[in-house]
Amino acid sequence: MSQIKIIFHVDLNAFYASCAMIKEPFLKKEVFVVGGRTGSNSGVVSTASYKARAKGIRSGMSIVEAQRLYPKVLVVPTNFPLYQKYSNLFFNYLKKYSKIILKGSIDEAYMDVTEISKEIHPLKLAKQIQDGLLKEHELPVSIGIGPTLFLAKMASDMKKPLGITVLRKRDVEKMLYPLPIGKIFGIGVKTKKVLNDIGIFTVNEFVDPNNKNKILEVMTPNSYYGFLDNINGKSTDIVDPTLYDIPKSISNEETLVYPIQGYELIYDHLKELAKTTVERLKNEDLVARTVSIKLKTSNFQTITRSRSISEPIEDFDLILQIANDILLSNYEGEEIRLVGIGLSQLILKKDLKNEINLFNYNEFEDKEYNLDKLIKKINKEYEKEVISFGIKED
DNA sequence: TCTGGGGTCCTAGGACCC
DNA sequence: TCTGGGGTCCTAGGACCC
Repeated sequence: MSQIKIIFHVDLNAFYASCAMIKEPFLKKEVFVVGGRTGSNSGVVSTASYKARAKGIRSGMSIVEAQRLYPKVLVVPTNFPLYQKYSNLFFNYLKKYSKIILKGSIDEAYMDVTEISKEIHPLKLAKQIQDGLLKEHELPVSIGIGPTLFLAKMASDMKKPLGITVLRKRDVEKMLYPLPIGKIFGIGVKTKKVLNDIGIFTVNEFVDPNNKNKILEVMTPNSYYGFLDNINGKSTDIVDPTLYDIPKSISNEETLVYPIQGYELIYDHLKELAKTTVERLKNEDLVARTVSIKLKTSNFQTITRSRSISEPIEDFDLILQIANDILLSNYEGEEIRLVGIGLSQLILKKDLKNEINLFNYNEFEDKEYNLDKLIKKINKEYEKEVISFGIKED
């Protein structure tokens, strides 16, 4: 019988708004939201400050709607480098208590505190972490404590801001079952509607064995049994710190101030977006094997097209060329409101070195070899391939 | 209500190989 | 002429989350 784990889910409260107030303290007295779009009065609320929430403003809401609810609301533009900075401070702070940390997103962390809990009571530890983050970094957090990642996550959501909530297996019936089904992490608007349509409104109704067959008609068995296990504290996920070491994808997209039409205009935006995307790829010492482009038409139809190549690449010109190839063979003259580019199948450059080593170790006999040079060479070789491929294709 | 930008994961079909 | 089963990879789309 394995030991019961103690997992913390630490969630930064209204994170973007907290960062904005650290940078501009006058905002503490204001009703404000973070979000919107530069160059236009549109866009959506990314994060509503608590004062804005008191006026009924919520994230995801359009700016127009927020202004209707409270005309004097301030709209603060997003500042991702700032969030990244405080996110790093946050994760480094947590690492003082446990090295077993999983990044849930930029503003949430899972921690396995089973070991340290033998020395300090988990509630005391949670309070210490919460107080420390607030005093040292002005960052308010809510902490959920549970035996699994899922239950800890559900717990942290129950009291905000500055909550500490325990959700043990034996509390599930009392604390989770009465909730509306849409509160379950992983059940969004679509699934909620599908379930509501067959008469499932609460968690209690979802877990009722009498409803099993009904639910399996609208949900895959994988999903259904996965949710059941999660709800009942039977999920086996672990806090695996290596899981998010390497991102799965890097992308950049832009909703245009005015919709555009025509290949050349789209290409120009694609090129600009590719610059920052490739910059981030290089900053993280990664190479990519798949290039994707994304277009959204004026009537909100999203088109994604991708192409994978055999050798991972990082070269800007080459990535842009592939993106352009994809654009040329897929764009049919629609009016476009969003252009995006993405890189995936990412590999750390140093792992790539090992991979090549297996096959081309002669290249590395000279200890002075230069990886950048080698990758340039591979890119060059691929370039030839693209050209011949292009001719073959049409 | 007129709908951002960054991600992750899942599904499903088809190609291809053994 | 009819045609298995398993596995992996690629592609497209969609749901979801913050």
